[in-house]
Amino acid sequence: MTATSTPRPDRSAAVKEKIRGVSQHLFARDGFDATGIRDIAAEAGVNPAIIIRHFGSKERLFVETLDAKTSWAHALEGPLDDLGKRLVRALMSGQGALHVFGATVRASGRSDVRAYLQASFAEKLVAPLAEMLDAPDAELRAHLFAAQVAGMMFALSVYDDEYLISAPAEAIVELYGDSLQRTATG
Amino acid sequence: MTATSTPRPDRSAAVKEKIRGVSQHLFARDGFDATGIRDIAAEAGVNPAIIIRHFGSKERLFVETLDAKTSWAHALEGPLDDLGKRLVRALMSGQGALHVFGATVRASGRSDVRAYLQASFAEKLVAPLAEMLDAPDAELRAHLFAAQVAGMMFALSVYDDEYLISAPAEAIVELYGDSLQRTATG
DNA sequence: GTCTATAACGTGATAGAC
DNA sequence: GTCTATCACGTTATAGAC
Repeated sequence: MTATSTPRPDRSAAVKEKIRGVSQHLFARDGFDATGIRDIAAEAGVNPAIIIRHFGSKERLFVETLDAKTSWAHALEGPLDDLGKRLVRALMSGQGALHVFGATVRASGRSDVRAYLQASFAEKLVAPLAEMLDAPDAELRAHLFAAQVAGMMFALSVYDDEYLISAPAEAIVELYGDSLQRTATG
Repeated sequence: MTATSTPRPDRSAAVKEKIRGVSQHLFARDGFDATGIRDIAAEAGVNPAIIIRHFGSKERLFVETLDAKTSWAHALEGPLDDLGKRLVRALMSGQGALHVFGATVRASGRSDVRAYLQASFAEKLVAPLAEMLDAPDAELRAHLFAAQVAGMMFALSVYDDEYLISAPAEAIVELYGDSLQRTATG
């Protein structure tokens, strides 16, 4: 053990960060399948093998990279009787989150990705939702609410419903938000 | 032009049918990614190459195989004011369709599969729905309705919401069906 | 001439040697 | 950390069987 060792500068940290950045860009732009380990490596200026070494697998890199982008926290806080429309509005405005969701779903054939999707919904949406509702069937309503939210995201970013994508956002907020509200509170 | 030509009996029809049957089974059971062309070929007792020759690609085989399983026709017909609950009920009872939907979504990284998903929703669900609603915003409501239906399917078969899967179906029909109804008819 | 089988090609992720 | 090997995949090229 060298007493004069540097204070652990973690010289691989910079490389990992670089890889993360490139992955985030490429995965979001081209999706999981179309983005190869070699593409990421080339763009980051590193060897393909070290990506696996650092992150374990392409799957885990994908999950780690795209996580922590979607936060419902902001949309959830506010008056309960406006929850439905507020959430739809947040959903329609934040394109970034939608894009990430789409990429994740399209990669959901991989088990790790699907597991992440599951955990993400449960922890980030259903759990806080169940907490803020106080009806006896709060838990059930929270799950149904999440499903309904997922439906809109699915339409917009997975099967790409052109009609909804180009429809006036306010009309969607009005109708879907209203229906969503009914799911949350009788 | 030979007047006595046979009506193209397609000598390989039996083989194609065999491949279709095996594919249907394996794709539904193990999903798109985990099912290899070689697996299908082995199970069907044919050569891997002829699968590609007959169906063009694994993707097209997948789509052709799993199509025509989901038909909303039966659930759609009936009184309009009961549409929501009727559809949820149909959805919860027919496990087959859900399974197929899940497999399709998990393969939606492939462009052909995603295109099929898009067309499938548009033609089989949205279009007939828009026809039977007669409000001025019927078109919009039909699209929102489809999105909401997709959400429930997504929860049950893609991110596998255990709570919803094991919840009493009647409770779900009641709440989600009610909300769905509101989406369809003010 | 149409259908089928053999063998290869290109590319993907990943594991192991240096 | 880097390079190279390996293995599985979908797909194609080629040639044989009916």
